[in-house]
Amino acid sequence: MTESERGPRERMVFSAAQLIRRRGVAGAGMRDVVAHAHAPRGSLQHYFPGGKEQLVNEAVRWAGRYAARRVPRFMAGMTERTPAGLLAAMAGQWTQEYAREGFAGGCPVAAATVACADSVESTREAAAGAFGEWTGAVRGALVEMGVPDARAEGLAVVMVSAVEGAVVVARAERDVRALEAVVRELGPVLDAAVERRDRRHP
Amino acid sequence: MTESERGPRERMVFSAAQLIRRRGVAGAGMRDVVAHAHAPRGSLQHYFPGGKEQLVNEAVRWAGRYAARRVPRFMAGMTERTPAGLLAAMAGQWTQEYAREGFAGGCPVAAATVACADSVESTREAAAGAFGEWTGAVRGALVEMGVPDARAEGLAVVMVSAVEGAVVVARAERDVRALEAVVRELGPVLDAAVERRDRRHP
DNA sequence: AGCCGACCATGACGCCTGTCATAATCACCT
DNA sequence: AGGTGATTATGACAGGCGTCATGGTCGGCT
Repeated sequence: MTESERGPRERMVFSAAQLIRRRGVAGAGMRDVVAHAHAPRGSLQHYFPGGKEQLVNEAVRWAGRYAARRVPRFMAGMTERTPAGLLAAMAGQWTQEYAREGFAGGCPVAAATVACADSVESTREAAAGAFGEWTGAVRGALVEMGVPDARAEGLAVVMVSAVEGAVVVARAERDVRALEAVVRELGPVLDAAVERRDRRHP
Repeated sequence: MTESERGPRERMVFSAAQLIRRRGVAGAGMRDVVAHAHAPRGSLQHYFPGGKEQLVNEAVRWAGRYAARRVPRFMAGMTERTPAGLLAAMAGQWTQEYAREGFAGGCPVAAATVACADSVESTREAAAGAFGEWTGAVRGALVEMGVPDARAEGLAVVMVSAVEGAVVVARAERDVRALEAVVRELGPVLDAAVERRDRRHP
């Protein structure tokens, strides 16, 4: 999260994602981004000749990659690998942030989608790619845990959708009960989808 | 949806909701709203002395009331009243709109939350109220169908969250598969939560 | 008739935004 | 040393935004 010493370009993309997820796309001005990234203002036109659209798209892609990369890390950190555990880890990431830093931020991909899906095609595509990458990672983890291929994709989409929606509700209510409810009610369904197979032989 | 002949004030609130759900809060200018509502521009300061903030808040509250009112209507329109059927109806509202009019719009409450939750307290409160009203209506319907009180609230929150998230994903992907997956995977869980009781006597 | 409040019309203001033009500075290579 | 391309700096610009001041129009009440 706080790998502060990258190039200015990468810092700006990161800062854009951070500001977008807090204030929305329109609320995150380019001047704010360079200030937040401690980057020179003149670098904007140099690194992002495509303007704000390009910067937003890269921030969205960055967020998608980040979410996807987190999935195997969650898997590695779980003592007992179950689909419900993965869902709990995904939601837990949010509940922990909200407990730590308050309900200031949401998902930048959702923010970009809500603001640009109907007006900026390239951003919509970037958001679709981000969701796809994220869902793909979750689906892979589910298959690895024994969920049959036929259902893994659908369940992964549901997990991502439910968490995404719960984040919005949680932010509005300033209460993580939506995230907790998703874990509580959806978890058992996921575990029930695991195909029985011999586990006695590791 | 198209009760066009209300007072100018109500039309402006309705138009604000429509524009917000398509372009986001920042993308929906006040000039656009009056144009969309075929309302006189001078009425803005008369009916909404609180400025854009007031207008947005009323649009959010209107959307919450609208969503809540739809629930009993869904119930009335179902031949066999089941929790899964209600979820299918809620999601179906979106899939039908997307099939009919394309993926232009999302949920105005989500749009307002994403853009204002951290900057405009009153809007955040309005969004929380809207989600609460909606969830309350769903919870009531679940109880009516035999879901025990203890689980009804949580399941209602999950239904709303999942649909809300699936709408975002669907809009990004220009594909209703997320909505369909939510119905397919979540529906059975809801029906399984219905307490067994004698139904032979209507 | 005369008034008065509700409602509408319009133009202007100040602010902030994204973008660009231009020039200065730096790093590095031959 | 000289030059060359990458990077940074800064100021200006046009456009859009929300808001407001001012004045016009209507309808109903006394």
